[in-house]
Amino acid sequence: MTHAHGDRLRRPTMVDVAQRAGVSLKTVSRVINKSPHVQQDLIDRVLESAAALGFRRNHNASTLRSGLPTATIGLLIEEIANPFYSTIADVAAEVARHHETLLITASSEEDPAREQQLLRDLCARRVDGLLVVPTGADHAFLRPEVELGVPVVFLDRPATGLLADTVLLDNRGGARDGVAGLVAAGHRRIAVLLDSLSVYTMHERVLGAQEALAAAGLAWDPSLVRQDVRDPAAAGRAVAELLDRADPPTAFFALNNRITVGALQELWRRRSDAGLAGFDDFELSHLMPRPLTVVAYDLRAYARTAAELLFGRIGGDHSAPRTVILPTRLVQHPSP
Amino acid sequence: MTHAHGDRLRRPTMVDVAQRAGVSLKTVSRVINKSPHVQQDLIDRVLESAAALGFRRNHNASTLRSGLPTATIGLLIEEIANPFYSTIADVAAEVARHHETLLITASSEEDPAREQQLLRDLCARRVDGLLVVPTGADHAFLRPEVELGVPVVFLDRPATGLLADTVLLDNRGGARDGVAGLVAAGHRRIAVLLDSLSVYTMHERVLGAQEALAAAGLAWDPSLVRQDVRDPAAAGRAVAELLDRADPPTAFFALNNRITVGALQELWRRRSDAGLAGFDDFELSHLMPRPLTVVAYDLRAYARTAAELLFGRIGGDHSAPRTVILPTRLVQHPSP
DNA sequence: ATGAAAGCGCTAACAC
DNA sequence: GTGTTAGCGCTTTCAT
Repeated sequence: MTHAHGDRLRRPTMVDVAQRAGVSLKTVSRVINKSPHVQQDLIDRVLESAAALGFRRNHNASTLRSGLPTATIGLLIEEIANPFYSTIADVAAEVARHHETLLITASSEEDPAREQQLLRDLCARRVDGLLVVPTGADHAFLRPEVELGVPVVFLDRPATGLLADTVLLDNRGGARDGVAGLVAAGHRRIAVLLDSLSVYTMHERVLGAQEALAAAGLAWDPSLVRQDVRDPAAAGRAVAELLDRADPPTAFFALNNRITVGALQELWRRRSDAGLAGFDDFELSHLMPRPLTVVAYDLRAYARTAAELLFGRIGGDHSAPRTVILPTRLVQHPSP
Repeated sequence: MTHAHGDRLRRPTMVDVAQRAGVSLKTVSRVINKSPHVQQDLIDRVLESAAALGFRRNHNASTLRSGLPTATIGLLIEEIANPFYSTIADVAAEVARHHETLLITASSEEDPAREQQLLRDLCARRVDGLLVVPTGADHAFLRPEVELGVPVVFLDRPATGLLADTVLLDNRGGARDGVAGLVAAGHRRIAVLLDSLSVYTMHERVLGAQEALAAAGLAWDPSLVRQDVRDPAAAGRAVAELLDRADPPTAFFALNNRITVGALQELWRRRSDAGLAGFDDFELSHLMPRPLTVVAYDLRAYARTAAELLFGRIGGDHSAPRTVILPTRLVQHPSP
């Protein structure tokens, strides 16, 4: 009864493989790492032994000793279930794969404390670089890592308290175009629905909307602005409230696609012919049962820019930090 | 000129922290790991030193020596940009977080060779467990890992060549219900659109559709079955071809939501009143411009079942492998 | 309560 | 070509 049920066998190491093959540890290392100048005879014996024992090289031990990159990068986003972020993750994984690198994906859920903890956890695992969609919090705690040579690229929002590569959208220009489109369609009372001004992108988009109104000689009416619209249901409620006023708006500008979808649902439910434009395109937007204008952009190119910037840094590019701004374009969807 | 520009400083280690604090390496280890019985005085000195140097404990070295779990699991899916998989990733990360574990997400792109490589890479990083949506290929190569105690849970499709926990949908029952619904609505010529029979879920769903037709006394007409419908555009073309026949079908059953969306677009474009039912719900399905029936299920609960099964195993549950089948339900969406 | 020494699995540096 | 030794950064074991 030497191997009772439940025995947890120790994982075979290079020493085990070497003993079984009758060679030295170093020869096993050479074979496993495909280094040249090893006799074919020994190669065969080592590979046979490794296969028989089910040997798998311990990548963590390997990088610990060699000091080579861990071939792992960290991606910090808000929540992976959101198509915006899952597309970013997809592109990041795709670029990472071209560099034979795996991706640890972590979601901050918009919580700065959680974000900081996750970034520390990623650094503790000695990732080769970080791709971060930051919360609004301070990122100065990352400075030691950056100074020690861990590249960090920020995407979609700038970092605070840290100078690093940043890839952003033309939020202001896109919002300006969206509102200008509504104005061109004859609207004078345009409601604006947003999540929170404390989110960088929202703040920029509000500025763009204000610019467009000002350019048209229209006043910014705070009573037509609804904040804290955090999901489609809230957007629907906001639209309902605004339309039920004595002086309702004739058009709505939604500052992200979740708000757009919720607003659209409520407008359609009422068969309202109010104008609607929204920031971000979304799947099936061209199938919506009523006209809709969206501020669109190439999300995959956006994410690819950031990921390739990161691998450029990992590859040794030590030039000054860059900020890249991606353009947007207005897409009009008529009724289907 | 001791620190010329471009100097890559060595990362501080516990030894560096110890020297600066005037204590031993072991004391630093105790403080960093919050072990008891250390004088407050020394704790303060160590923490000050660690902060000043920007020390970050090397998690890889730590788990190497201690043999403790790496607090990292691997998720292998097909492609993270697909909402089905990104929802799974979200739930997996959520469950992992409750176990203070990070998630490495890798996409096989439905390529068995790539899947095998990725699973090996994950094992090389000594993940504590694997959550796998397998391709059709053989998974016997994972046997050494499983025997060495690395838990593996398969989701959505069973593994071949390996006995392990598996979480599946009631694909057959769901497809049966979907087709039965079309039959109940009076349809006798029902086209079936699918990706590939080599995918487990597709195969099961075809069997369910056949069962429903047989139960209604209807023959299975191979000329109404379209395979290799891999994306919405292909689905649209398949629908167009079938409708342009001399004896067109009066209804369509789409075996996944991408096919459903493509079929719906083409039906709507033609203002066809053909029946449409599809496997999988999708976002905004209730906003589509024409009636639609979907075979729905609780995707988050599905993924949670698998993730919790995995952490049960990681936590020491060595009972016999289980197979769990999640039910589906039929949801009818009238015109909006 | 603190520290010295050994060693996790692997690779670098140097023999032979 | 192959083996021996030391050591990556950390934790364990065992002194004191």
